[in-house]
Amino acid sequence: MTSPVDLLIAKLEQRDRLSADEKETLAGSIARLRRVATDDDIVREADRPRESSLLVEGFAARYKILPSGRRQITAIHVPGDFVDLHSFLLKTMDHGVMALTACELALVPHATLLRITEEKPHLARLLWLGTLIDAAIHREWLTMMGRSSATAHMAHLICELFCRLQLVGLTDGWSFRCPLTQEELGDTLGLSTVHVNRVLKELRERKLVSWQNGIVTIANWQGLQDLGEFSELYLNLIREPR
Amino acid sequence: MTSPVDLLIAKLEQRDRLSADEKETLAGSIARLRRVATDDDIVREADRPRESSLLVEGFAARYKILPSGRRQITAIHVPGDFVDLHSFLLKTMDHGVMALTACELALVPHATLLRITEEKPHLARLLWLGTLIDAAIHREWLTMMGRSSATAHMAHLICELFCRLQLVGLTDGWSFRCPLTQEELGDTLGLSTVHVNRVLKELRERKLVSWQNGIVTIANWQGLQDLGEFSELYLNLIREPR
DNA sequence: CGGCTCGTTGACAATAATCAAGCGAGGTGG
DNA sequence: CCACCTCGCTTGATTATTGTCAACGAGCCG
Repeated sequence: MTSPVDLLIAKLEQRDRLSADEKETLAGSIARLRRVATDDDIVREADRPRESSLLVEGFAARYKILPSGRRQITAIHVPGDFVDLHSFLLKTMDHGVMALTACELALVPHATLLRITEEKPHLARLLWLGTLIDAAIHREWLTMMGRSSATAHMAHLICELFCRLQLVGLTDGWSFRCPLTQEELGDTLGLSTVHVNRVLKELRERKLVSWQNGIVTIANWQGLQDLGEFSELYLNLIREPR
Repeated sequence: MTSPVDLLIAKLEQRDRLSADEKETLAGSIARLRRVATDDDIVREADRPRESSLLVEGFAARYKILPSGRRQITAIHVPGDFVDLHSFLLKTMDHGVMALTACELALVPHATLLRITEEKPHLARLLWLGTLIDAAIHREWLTMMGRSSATAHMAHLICELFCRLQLVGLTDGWSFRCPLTQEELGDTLGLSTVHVNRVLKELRERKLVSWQNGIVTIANWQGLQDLGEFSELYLNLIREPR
């Protein structure tokens, strides 16, 4: 009963019903598995992948490097996420994707995705939906980046990761594993490493959340949500026909 | 020969070939036209539109308002853009779209989009591609927001708008009309109005660009690109089978 | 004319970056 | 086995960037 596509199916079923045939199609679309070590690239900028990677285990991040050398992480991916489904149509990667931890990936050939768009329109719409939710998360991050304080932004990120991990069963009460270093957190939030450290200290002192040895524990969900002005609406967790 | 979908077709043809049948399908998908006055909402947060709006004339912006009241503009749309194609699958809007100028919109019923995904898979992929390019722009904005100075960010935005407007024939040499107020620019870049003004003054003094009465004129394209660390790669302007 | 909105500027304050140093855990090689 | 190294975390001092507050001018419209 445990297949590489189980978490993807779980995620899609939060948003719409899947037929048995669609589940089989997904399961059958995996051409092979791939393991990637921590800090290695899963895909590089300018690559033209011929298959897309579904994250089965581990954490990954999309990132851009500016000519000046500065790095920005534009998305954090958890198991069940397609990290580069967009390369199916964009063809050329305009950013890299790296493994934040050791990762296991299930590879779906673009030829198979093409066939899904030709023969299984409803399943294709659900894959499209996945990329639309990625974009909704981008917009939410833009909003926090542009219009909130560093502390609120961090609180918001923690709320989001908690919700997304809960969806795929990777939380344990109010705790979850989050392997980002403070440098990576800084690249995600657009902050310096030093300031990330100060922000986490503040959240700890305000008894909202603790972050130790890669384990995040939320001490006050309501307070954290309020501080981060977080509302899960943008994650589109409603099951309805699409 | 002038139809509401002409600019959309022009944009799609930059990325792939369209058959005559596909062009007809697009033209036939317009149910009606709609005019919206400056500063009015085209769609509101929490709306559940039954049709998507293709911008035929004018400028529009997607925006989010935080509980604290602060606004962030997450996308600027120009003629030929679908401003809320994502509502076809996301169903509930997680943000608003407003008219930055008087706008003319062409409305495509979601039922028609559904039919396109069922019957015209290649055309459906091109519509999907459009939303993927929106997301690529979001990622680029995130990167500039998090990792560049206010001045570089402004330079980058001007470069991007120039490229996107050139694509639909709305530039005039090195000039283009850009109706954003400094307040709206601030909400786009995550800056205060005062700082937007200072940044524009700097760009003017460095003889890179002038912005007067809603007309932007680029005086030094190379210098502006270098300052903004701009590369059009993320706009995906390559014509190939999708 | 008067009351808008938008753009402009100066003075000052808040936020976050940079620079510098030290600490502790874990790994490695002598 | 221990010295040493590296990496990630932590903190203080100082600097840079951007925000806030306040005021004023230009253009437009009723």
